[in-house]
Amino acid sequence: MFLIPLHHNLKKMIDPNVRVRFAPSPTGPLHIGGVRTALYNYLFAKKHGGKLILRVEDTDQTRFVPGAESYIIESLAWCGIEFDESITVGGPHAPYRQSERKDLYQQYCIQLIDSGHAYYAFDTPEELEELRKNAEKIKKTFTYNTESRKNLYNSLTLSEEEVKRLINSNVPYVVRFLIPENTEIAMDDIIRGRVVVKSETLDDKVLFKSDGMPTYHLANIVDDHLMEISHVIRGEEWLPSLPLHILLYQAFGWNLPQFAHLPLLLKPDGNGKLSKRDGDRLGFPVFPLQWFDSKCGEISSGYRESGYFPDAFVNMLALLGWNPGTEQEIFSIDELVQAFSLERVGKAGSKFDPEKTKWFNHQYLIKKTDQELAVEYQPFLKEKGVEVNIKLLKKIIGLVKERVNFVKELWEETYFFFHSPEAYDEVVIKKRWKPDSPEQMTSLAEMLKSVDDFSTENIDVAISVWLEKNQFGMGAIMNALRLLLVGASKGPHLTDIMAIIGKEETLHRIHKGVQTIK
RNA sequence: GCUCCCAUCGUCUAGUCAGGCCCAGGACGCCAGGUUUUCAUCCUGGUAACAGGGGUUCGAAUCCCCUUGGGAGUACCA
Repeated sequence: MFLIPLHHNLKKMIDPNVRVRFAPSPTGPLHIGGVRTALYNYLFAKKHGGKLILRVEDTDQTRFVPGAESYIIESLAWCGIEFDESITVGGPHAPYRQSERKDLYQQYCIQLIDSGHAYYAFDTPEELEELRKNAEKIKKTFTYNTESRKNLYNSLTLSEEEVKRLINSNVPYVVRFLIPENTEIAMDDIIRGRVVVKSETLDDKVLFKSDGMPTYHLANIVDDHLMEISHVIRGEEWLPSLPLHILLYQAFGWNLPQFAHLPLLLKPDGNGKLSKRDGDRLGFPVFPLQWFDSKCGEISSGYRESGYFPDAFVNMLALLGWNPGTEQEIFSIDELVQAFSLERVGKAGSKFDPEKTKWFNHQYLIKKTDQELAVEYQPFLKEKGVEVNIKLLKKIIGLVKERVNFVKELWEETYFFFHSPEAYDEVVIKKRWKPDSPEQMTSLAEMLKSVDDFSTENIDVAISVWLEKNQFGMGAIMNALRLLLVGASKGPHLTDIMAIIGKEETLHRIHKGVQTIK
């Protein structure tokens, strides 16, 4: 019996110890790059039967934006990304908001000071700013590092008594990490392989701010450890701080999680990271949901409001930086879960392509049933003051859905089913409306009157008999007739339209058109 | 400037780890033809890339080095 391989594979894939987190900062709306990071975390967790945690990193009180937190949750929910542990559903490691875990970080900070891995620094922001400016003047960058810390105002240079005195007299201070001298830090990244840096190139980052809050670096490591995070999957912008993070884990004596730094999403034209501006400039949404900035009153468009289907949006995002290695492009979220692996995430940044995003939406739209589309289309029709029964609407949609990318575009392809043309396209008149057209059309109307069962098939037969009898060309007649019925040179099969709008309306449109077009 | 990361069609990418099956495959876009009473869909075809230079090798898109280009980071932001 050869049962072992299958069983073995299954066992290897399913790992309940997999715990990943998405850790946004509530400083504004989440842009599609952030959504993709969340998505990859989700896919990875699901694939391995592990857990996905949402942790809000709100340690910078000055940048807090009201509504950002709920925006993030709503956006991801729209994408179908659900969390096993979060600020809303709770979990064994609650609270999941760092501002609510404030007291926790202090003890870890003290632990680092006591073990000699961190120190107090009393330099004011103004003093440091001054040093940076001076360094800039001679084309250098000031860094608080192994060299400069020897000449600055900190517990390394000050006497123990002086440090105590300063702290007791409430002089503001920060805690900085003491970067070790002359060591190399080796980092293993699932996507990038091994990266080695020298400790001299690092600076003594602030771990604890003078306002009593930890910085990202401290809070992040402490929480990832406490929350038993197994894999840290985040954007490439964090790669430069990875050595610091590794050093932090080592200073605490904790086991390292595995790291995977995702490539960035780049703007469609030119170079650089995708930003809100690009969306405004090139006319595509950068955010999953519409966002209203109460500060400046600006509205940024969202994929949801623009008419994208969440599954199409997710599908597009998944393929931006990851690929399955096969030629399959259309994936349901469950298929993505099955196919996903961090090993197949590329290293280079991806330029975002708004055109292909539309194509994805089109693929999902044509896959939907007429029933589903009819339900989604109804609100648009209501807005136009059109009432139509669902059975007929399904039929109409079936005729035109291949032509559109979005539900909202259905109107341009279907309005003529609901009312007679308000105008006739001048270009088409010039091309299709001949001197004998009025007479021909009137004669055609007369003939159509006698078609009792006004079905597509019957009309087709009646017209071809009539054309034969009068020796009229199919092209000339049908194009002129389309002009009268639709008002333009577009739309599905003409007799399908006629059957749907009915005999009376067809005759009405012919007579009205003949009178209107001169 | 410094540190780190990256480099295949215009774009997303396969192929790179285990060099020959690749004068490089797919998709989006674009162009042309076909189907069609219109427009669109659809079908067929086409367009178009291994950044450059050195090595290593019988053989390199694939390995190594350099150059160039791009990106990120360089805050008491995350």
